[in-house]
Amino acid sequence: MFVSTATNGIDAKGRVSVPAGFRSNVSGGPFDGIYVWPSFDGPWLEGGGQALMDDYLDMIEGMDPYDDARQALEQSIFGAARTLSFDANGRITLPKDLAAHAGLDGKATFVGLGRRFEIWNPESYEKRAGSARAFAKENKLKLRRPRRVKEGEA
Amino acid sequence: MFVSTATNGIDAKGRVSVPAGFRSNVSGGPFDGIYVWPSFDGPWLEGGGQALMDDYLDMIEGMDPYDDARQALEQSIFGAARTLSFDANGRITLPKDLAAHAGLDGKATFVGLGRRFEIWNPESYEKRAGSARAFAKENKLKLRRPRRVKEGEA
DNA sequence: TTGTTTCCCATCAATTCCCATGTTATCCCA
DNA sequence: TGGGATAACATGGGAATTGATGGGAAACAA
Repeated sequence: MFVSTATNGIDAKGRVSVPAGFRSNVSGGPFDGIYVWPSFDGPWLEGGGQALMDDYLDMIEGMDPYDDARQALEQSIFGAARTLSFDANGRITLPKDLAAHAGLDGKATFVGLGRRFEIWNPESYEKRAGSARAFAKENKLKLRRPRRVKEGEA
Repeated sequence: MFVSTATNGIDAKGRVSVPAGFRSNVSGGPFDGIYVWPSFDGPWLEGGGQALMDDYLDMIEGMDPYDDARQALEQSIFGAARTLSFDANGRITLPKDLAAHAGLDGKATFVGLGRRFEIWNPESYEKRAGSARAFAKENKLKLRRPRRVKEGEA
């Protein structure tokens, strides 16, 4: 799973190293790289590996073909996503439009969120992370253990 | 399960031995190590094995995707967590920012709490352990055996 | 050509790996 | 049950590897 946060530099060619932990998380897939698309919630990027895209595909295929939400998801995720493959040193080249959407300039912060990750402008992320911590503290009780029924545990 | 308390030294490289009982508790997972992140309740660290993180992932994925609390919890747990793998002698290397959050300097106290554990500055832990015992004494009547979830009842 | 993208190689720091050692707990046997 | 042997655990330091980054050359497109 994608965990932890790391900030790496974007060089003059638009290249940025993907954190090693993220890379190992997607290794073994059909291509050596990640999927990235602009968040439709705000100025940052969303990303994941093949497994995440497969899951989204399953979700979407389970929806009604003419569901508005389905078409929005199809267009916003599959339509907007790019496949960014790693170079020999584990870097991707960020397309300019993606960098512009997230306001990336010189540095990029990768934030692991379990099954997916986000890419932020470091300053923007700092602001958000600070308030997120306080908010998480107030809302930690919303974390409810799913009632998982184990085999034989009747 | 993580039980008992142990204090180990942190060397100049930031390495600290994880208590043997904790290590055996996470052995057999997909990677040989633990997840550690700063508590958002105070100056100590929280940790656990792969099973704990899987549970958190289930809990969080069970929340509404646009719940603000979900996003805050995602960032504060997965975004802040590190995967710390054991070296050949069962040690982890504590990143500086984590050590700073918990005020760790030279020694670290591992406190087993069942499914997860905490890492404390030894002096801070001593202070808290005293008040925790008093609190437990006052609240011992709250300890109730949980009802087991039966097959099909979930 | 001209600009862009991809590939390859070099560098430096940080991290991990490996080996050595002290110390404590456990085991075995007389 | 005492005592020695053995194994497990914690710790320290040096060497080797990995990770992030920068720049140039080659391939490609306009």
